[in-house]
Amino acid sequence: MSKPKDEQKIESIRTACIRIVLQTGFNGLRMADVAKEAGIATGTLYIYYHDKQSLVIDVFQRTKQEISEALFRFTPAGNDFTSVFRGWWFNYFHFAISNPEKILFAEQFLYSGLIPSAVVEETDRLFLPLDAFLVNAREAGLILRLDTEIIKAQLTAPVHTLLKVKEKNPELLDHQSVEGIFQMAWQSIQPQK
Amino acid sequence: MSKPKDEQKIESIRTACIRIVLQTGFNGLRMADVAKEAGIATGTLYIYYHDKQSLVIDVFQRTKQEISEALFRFTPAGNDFTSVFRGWWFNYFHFAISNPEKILFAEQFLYSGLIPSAVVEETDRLFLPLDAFLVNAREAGLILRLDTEIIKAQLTAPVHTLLKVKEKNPELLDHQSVEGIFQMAWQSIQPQK
Amino acid sequence: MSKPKDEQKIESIRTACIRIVLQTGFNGLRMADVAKEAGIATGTLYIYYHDKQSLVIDVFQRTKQEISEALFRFTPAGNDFTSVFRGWWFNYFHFAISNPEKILFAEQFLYSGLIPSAVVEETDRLFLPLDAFLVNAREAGLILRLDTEIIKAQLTAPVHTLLKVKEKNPELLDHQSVEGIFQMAWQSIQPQK
Amino acid sequence: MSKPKDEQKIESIRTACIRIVLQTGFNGLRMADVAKEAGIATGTLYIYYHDKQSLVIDVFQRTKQEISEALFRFTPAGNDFTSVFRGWWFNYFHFAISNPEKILFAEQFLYSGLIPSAVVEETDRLFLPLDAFLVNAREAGLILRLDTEIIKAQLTAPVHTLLKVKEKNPELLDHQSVEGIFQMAWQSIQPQK
DNA sequence: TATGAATGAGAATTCATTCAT
DNA sequence: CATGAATGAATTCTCATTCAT
Repeated sequence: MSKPKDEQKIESIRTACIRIVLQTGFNGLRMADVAKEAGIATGTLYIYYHDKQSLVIDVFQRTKQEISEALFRFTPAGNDFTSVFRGWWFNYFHFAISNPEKILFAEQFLYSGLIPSAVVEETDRLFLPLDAFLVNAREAGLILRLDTEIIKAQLTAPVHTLLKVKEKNPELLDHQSVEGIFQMAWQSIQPQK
Repeated sequence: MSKPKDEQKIESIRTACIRIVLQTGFNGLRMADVAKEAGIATGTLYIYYHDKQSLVIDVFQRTKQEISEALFRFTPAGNDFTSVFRGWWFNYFHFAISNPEKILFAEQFLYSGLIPSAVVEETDRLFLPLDAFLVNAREAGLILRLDTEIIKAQLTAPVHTLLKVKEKNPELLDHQSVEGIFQMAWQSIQPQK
Repeated sequence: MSKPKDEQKIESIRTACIRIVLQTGFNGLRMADVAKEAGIATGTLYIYYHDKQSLVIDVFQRTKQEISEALFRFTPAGNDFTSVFRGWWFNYFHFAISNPEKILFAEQFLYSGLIPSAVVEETDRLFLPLDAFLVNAREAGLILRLDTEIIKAQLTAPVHTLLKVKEKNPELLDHQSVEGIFQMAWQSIQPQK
Repeated sequence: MSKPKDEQKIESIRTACIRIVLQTGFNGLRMADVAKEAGIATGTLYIYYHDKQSLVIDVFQRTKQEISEALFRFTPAGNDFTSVFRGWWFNYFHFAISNPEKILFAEQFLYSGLIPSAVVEETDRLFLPLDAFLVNAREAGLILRLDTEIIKAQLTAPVHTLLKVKEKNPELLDHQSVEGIFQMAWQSIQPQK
């Protein structure tokens, strides 16, 4: 009886991959470095992933999965729009602040040329509950009458950009600022009276 | 008044560089391909750029320059906040829609590991008039009391993301939607009563 | 009287080795594949063979042994040259047709760089009875006065080549053809009147 | 104006490839060694050949081409079967003796798994004149009534095998022996009276 | 013995950069 | 200046062999 393929090892590979991209930029992602960072031999990497692209795709998918789970993890008891919106927004924001490397990894590799569009479409489906939520709100006249994609862009993009800004200026996001950022998200989609 | 021959050639190199990144992702940016796309020999590229990084940095800087020029190009006659805000926002939006590849190039290569932070800081200075404008508005109580970086992120990020969305769904941004997107930007930064 | 367990396992390794070479060419002979085809683990292979070369050499020797045994297995009662020649030729031919992979394996790996010449010389000795037989016939004026090696090449080479041809055109070797092929072998070595 | 891709360089690559296979067996064919032997850098090899397989295929095809040209190069004046047969056979034999590495390369790589069967079929067509020649002779009752493939195997295979034998025993093929070998080829295909 | 995941030396391939023309 | 073939260091990937279980 021999050692089984190790899920924990895969996880350390994923972590190593993300960490290296964060440190060196996507241009610096070398299989040998990933292996070293994960504490395994180069060849071992190829037991778990057929090639570099498979690795990147898997990390991309997993990360999207995590993001989506984080977004929906906690839904407030009251099912009114305001509560759920606030709950989900903070879910997302806190995940982003706590795991900036994951958010940035997913954003960056979207345009690496390594992620086939089929994979992108597949991972997009993870966020369908959010689409449904926004469509309902729109029909109910609770938010502006705009395409869901536009609304989603409006709500998520500033968060991603702030992660980048935060690197330069880490004290930027104090408690008061975060409330302000939420306030902007909330105000932005209000319907006109 | 036409550009000198060399400047034309450099321009075609820049264009080729951007086009290739747009088509193949940053992973597919090969010096040989840039040369071919620009209609010159590989060696010729090295007459104009010392190495790959110089090329990318130059294109990055130039692009940022263009974006900044576009943003400030047209300033409405009336100097009131609302008019200028609206004017600049549409300047920016129209440039982005007309030159998505430039916006995306600048965004993506920010994290390539090829752009030194000194260069990033330098190009950021191109947008100082915007910072001043926002600081003034904030002091005058016209917008939310938040750090300028946060406000800028709020205003620009959704536009960038919409460019990506537009690739998949080109009809998305009709006239009415654009007004809606502006509306969101405007609403988002309003101070609380 | 069945083989001991280990010998059975070794035999399945040999078979696997030959089968893989036949299917994928010598370029495709991987230790891991041999193990899988033999139904054992990669590591187990190394209990029976010290390294890849040992395996190939063993299979080579065994195969040569089998070929030689097949050649001499049945010797006609009458000891006249014609009968023995015919008998041995058909022994050889039938073995070749029934076990093309073994003949081809032995031929191909002769030039792999994996079989030391000492091994080749050793296996050549398995065919000494044939040499003696041909020398006798030559001295008796029953066949052409040529070096034994030349005669052997003349007699065996066409058979090997026909195995390759047969792959493309399996119906080629009907009963009548086989008689014709024997006829050619026989005619070719007749002394001149 | 720059250096043009060099046909002479390609030829030196082909020669290097064949020489290395002859010296080290097909198992020892390394791209780096081919480059070194050809007097160029490894990368240069990839300007001329996309990958290792392309190289092997090209050398295979070229070699088959050469063999076929050698076979038909000199056709005796008298068009009678005997003269042409003798002429072509010696054409072939002399080429084989002078270029054993080419004959052996072509034979060995046939079963490397690197030559697609389409390529094999294509190169086989180079020998169609020989097929036609043999079919004519057969219809005219000049040779045994056997499939052309069988006759060709009978005629060529012993020559190939003798090349291998000659390596061990270089003096084997003196003038008299060669006449004897031809004699065997000739006798072998004679029709029965 | 048996297992098959792990290893890492080594082979194939890429591509930024150079240089002879 | 312009060319594009040539270079070779750097990188990806393979696979014979080892070893912990």
